[in-house]
Amino acid sequence: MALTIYDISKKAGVSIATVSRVLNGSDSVKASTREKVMKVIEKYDYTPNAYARGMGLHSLRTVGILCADSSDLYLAKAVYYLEQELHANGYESLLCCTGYDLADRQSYIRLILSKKVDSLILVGSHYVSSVDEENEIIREASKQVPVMLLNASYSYPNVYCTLCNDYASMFEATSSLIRAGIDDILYLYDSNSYSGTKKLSGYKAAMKSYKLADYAPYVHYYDGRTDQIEAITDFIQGIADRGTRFHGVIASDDPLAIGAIKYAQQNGLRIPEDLAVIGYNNSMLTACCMPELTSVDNRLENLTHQLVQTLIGVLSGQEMPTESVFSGKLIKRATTP
Amino acid sequence: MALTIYDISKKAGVSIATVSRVLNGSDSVKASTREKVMKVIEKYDYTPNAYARGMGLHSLRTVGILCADSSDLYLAKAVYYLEQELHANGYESLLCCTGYDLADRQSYIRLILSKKVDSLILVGSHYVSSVDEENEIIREASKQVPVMLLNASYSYPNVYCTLCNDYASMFEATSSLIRAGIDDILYLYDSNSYSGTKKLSGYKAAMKSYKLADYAPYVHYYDGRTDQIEAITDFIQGIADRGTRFHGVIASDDPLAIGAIKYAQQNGLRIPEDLAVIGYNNSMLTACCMPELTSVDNRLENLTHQLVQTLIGVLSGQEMPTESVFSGKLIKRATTP
DNA sequence: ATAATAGCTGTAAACGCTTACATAAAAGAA
DNA sequence: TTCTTTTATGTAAGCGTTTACAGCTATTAT
Repeated sequence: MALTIYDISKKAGVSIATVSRVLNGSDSVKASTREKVMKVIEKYDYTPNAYARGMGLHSLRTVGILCADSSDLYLAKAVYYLEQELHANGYESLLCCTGYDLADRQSYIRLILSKKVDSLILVGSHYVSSVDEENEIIREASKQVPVMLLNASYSYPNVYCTLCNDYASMFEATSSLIRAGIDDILYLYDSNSYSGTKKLSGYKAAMKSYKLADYAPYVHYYDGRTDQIEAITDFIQGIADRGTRFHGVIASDDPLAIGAIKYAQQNGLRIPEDLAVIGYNNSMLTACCMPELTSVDNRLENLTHQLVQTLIGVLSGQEMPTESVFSGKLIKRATTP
Repeated sequence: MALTIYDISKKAGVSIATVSRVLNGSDSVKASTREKVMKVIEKYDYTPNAYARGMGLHSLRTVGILCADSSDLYLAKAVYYLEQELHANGYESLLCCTGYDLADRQSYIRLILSKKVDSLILVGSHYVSSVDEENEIIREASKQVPVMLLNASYSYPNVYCTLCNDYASMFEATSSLIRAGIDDILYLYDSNSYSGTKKLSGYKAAMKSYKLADYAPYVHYYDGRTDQIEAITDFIQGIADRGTRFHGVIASDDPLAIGAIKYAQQNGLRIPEDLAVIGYNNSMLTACCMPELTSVDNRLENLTHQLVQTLIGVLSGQEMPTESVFSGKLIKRATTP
């Protein structure tokens, strides 16, 4: 059995209150007493029981991070940045990977709320549904702690959003291809999440603004896992085989774009002359393929930094902006003319 | 303030013990009572405080997962599989990303032990040092809970290891290149961890066994982040520029191999004719590059499955093997002859 | 020398739950 | 009917901390 504060107090010849004070850095402990206690603590390598602290303490300086899939390149990076930022600000984080299923996500939110976290960070827009009934869990959570959304927007008390203007980014990406003379642009997406919807709207709006309103045959939803490039390539090959002609591809995530590059190579198409490709998220994959992939950088590092700053502000009682929006940037590489 | 079990008991007209019994699925509650209580619980959306439960309960069916960097493709996937497996077995997981620094890793281990986890899973061999003093933290942890190592081996009571035979895999990978007539093989690695050391030994042994004992100039350590392909390419270019000639590259991780492919393309080298490349981990990157990357699959899914099975066994008091070793497999693709 | 004050330390209640034990109610046996 | 057993529920102690409050000592002021 692990040592308790009683054991330490006995060995140090002081009361448990004094030990607790030493542990919590109270300044009303005599230096010599503090030293004496510290020595015992170190000697026996005592660690206070976090659950007991959780009972006594008001805040454990812990925030819950939920993300659907930690093996997704983009989400993983987001989580990584968040943890770094939080740690740097003296907060611990509890990470749960919920999967994409709605019910699972909800039960995980309950689970992590029960751990007395000071806040909840929902990473990725999968957590905000376009069906508002499904957002009940967010509203509920926001009654207990501030809820931070990364890459999604939801207007509700005690919910703070940090996101990139995906609509504008996708509008710009699409426009850039059209201006380069390409008007048959395949749009590939893999999610109907908040940002997924925004991106699609951006594409549609750009097409319309150039009088290319007949984009319906170009829009395709891929519902497999995005870590299987081959399946994505097959998916695109299928679209081509069914007769759709296209000279540009815009994808809502880099892996889909990589699939397009593979498709081009399989079919002897030159990039970007015969097929221009634009990805999204500017992940490390952009540097793995050949030619290197043009992609939209959506400022993940800025986003996570801002999110944590907002969180710290909220937790310390300051009035903070409920929505912080950044602008993405199209990083041109070799897959576009 | 969140509701407590007292609030619920009052509203349901029963004692807190009954509410607790309902919550914990005890079978000594009358069906009608159970229903009455459940209704109140659902109506008010009550969630028991995890810290209070942690005090009363013996086990929270929670295991701590530590990994150095959740944004590393391989580690992220490992974590993902582990969480799935654990969840499927009725266990929750707490994930902490510790970074690669020794002191940080140790403080995180202490942190997560204080959360009363039933076990500790250390993902990746970074946690086992070749300097045994640095492993004190593992020995210490193993006194409190079973410690599970993924991809590392450490012989100590209450420590269970699940790993791949990286030595043999690397021996085989290296041999396959030598048999194909390539004897100037660059070896790139990015870690001196347990498995990093094993891999390197495998390479060296293979070279020696073919009388190529003068491998020293070929062995290079890269100490940057592996998500920056360009830096890796520069690194390899630097090696070439300093006069080392090579017709093969074997890397301890796929990103390093991708860097080699990039290097070849920059220099107009044909793959695999002028340069053969083998990666490690068989990640999604193998499908992103062109030509597609030959890589060693180290059976991550099998490993994680076995690890969790062993863990479940240990926690239920069974006698389990302290070391489970799998064999990796060289997946031949287009970067090798 | 005595009173007032400041600086430390200890005592005990509270946190929200689980569970051993006690007890009441219901059912079965005589 | 009465006694015994079973079933369902309640009571209260305990889990390991934090912290308000009380109390003791050593100063300082008078």
